[in-house]
Amino acid sequence: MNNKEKIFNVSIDLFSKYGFDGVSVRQIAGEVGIKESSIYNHYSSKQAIMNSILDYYVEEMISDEIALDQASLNLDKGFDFFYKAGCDAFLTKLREERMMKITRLFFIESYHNDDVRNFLKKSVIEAPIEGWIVLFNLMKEKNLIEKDCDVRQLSESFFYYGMFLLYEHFFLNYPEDDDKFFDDFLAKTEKHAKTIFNSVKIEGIQ
Amino acid sequence: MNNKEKIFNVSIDLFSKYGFDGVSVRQIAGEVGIKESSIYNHYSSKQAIMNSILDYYVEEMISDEIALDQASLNLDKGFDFFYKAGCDAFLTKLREERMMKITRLFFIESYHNDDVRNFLKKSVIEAPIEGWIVLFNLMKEKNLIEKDCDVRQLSESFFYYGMFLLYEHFFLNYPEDDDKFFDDFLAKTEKHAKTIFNSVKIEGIQ
DNA sequence: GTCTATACCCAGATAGAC
DNA sequence: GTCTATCTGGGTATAGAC
Repeated sequence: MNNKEKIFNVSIDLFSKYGFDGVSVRQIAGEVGIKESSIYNHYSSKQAIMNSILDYYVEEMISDEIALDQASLNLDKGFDFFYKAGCDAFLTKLREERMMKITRLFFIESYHNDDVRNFLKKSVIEAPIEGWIVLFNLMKEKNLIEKDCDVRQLSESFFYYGMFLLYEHFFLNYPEDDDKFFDDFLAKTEKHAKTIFNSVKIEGIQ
Repeated sequence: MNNKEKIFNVSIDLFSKYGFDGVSVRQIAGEVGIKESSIYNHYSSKQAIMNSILDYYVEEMISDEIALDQASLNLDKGFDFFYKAGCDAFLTKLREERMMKITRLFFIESYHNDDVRNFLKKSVIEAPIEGWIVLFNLMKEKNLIEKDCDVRQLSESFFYYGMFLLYEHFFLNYPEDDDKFFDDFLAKTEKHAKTIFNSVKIEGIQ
């Protein structure tokens, strides 16, 4: 691993622990094992390191956005199967150690970084909600759930629960028991999904 | 208002906008209209200002913790009434402008301030969940909901939705449309509560 | 209680030798 | 590409006159 890669990795480590403002260029250089002036041979500024991390994360995450669309093809196989298919690609990607660290970094920086905040709002919250709305509408058409239920409310009731689990883990409990968290996450959101589904399903189905 | 009070208020303003590290003593003094050295006649350090804000918030919030217990007395009057009674004291307090600002400050600082994080985990998340568990158990005893449902899962399914709405508003959207947020919050969480309740209620009740 | 002046520290970043 | 040396600016906090 060359020094540029080392700088990148060490920065992810430190930024995700202490936030961007909580880490100095000296500190990064120290962890890499070079002097701080040498950093500037690889990145033009501290902010440039941060931007490369954010770009990396967005690129990795966006490539998974289509996963949910594909999941809709599996709707006939039952809600459980469909739910797992929808989450699998996302969770597999999120579970990578590097992605977990940057996820925490995103939560930390979102309050004062416009790019981060807009990515979270648009790609992490709004886009999935829209995806779930499409799917709940499909379920309506197939007579799996009641005709008169509010699909947006339903999508939010379903999705925000998982979002809070993520916030709680990455912001308040990190990095306690990462593996346990992901196992619990799947179990908990599945139970939650059933609770939500129960409230609107048409009797006799499933 | 004397200068000590001005320092207190200005600090709440600035800290809640930019975070503790994002604000300098100079900036606070500038807004108050004095020199930074004069700050130290009122507070021994920048951290001391922060601590007084955090103490103020905790004191204000803790005094409302008993509200939920009292709500249980109203359970016979129906879920809607009971839900509103449980939320009213909390929302009224939270809706004060000063409390809204400090709430955002708590969200911002929780990732690297142990006191703030522990308060959020214990008093804002765990304690209410325990309260809802007690209430769902009461509903079981009164045959309002199914005997075999998981009350903790039910409490989390119910409560985390609202917590995410709070996070979303105070962290990602703040201070957009504070009034609209609180109106929406009540409407949304009420619908969500009905969704959750629907999934476990015993038919013929309510 | 507020001021001016200043001490002291650490931050990000640059220049130029090797 | 890395180093030493240094610049510049900002931060928190203190001393002492008024």
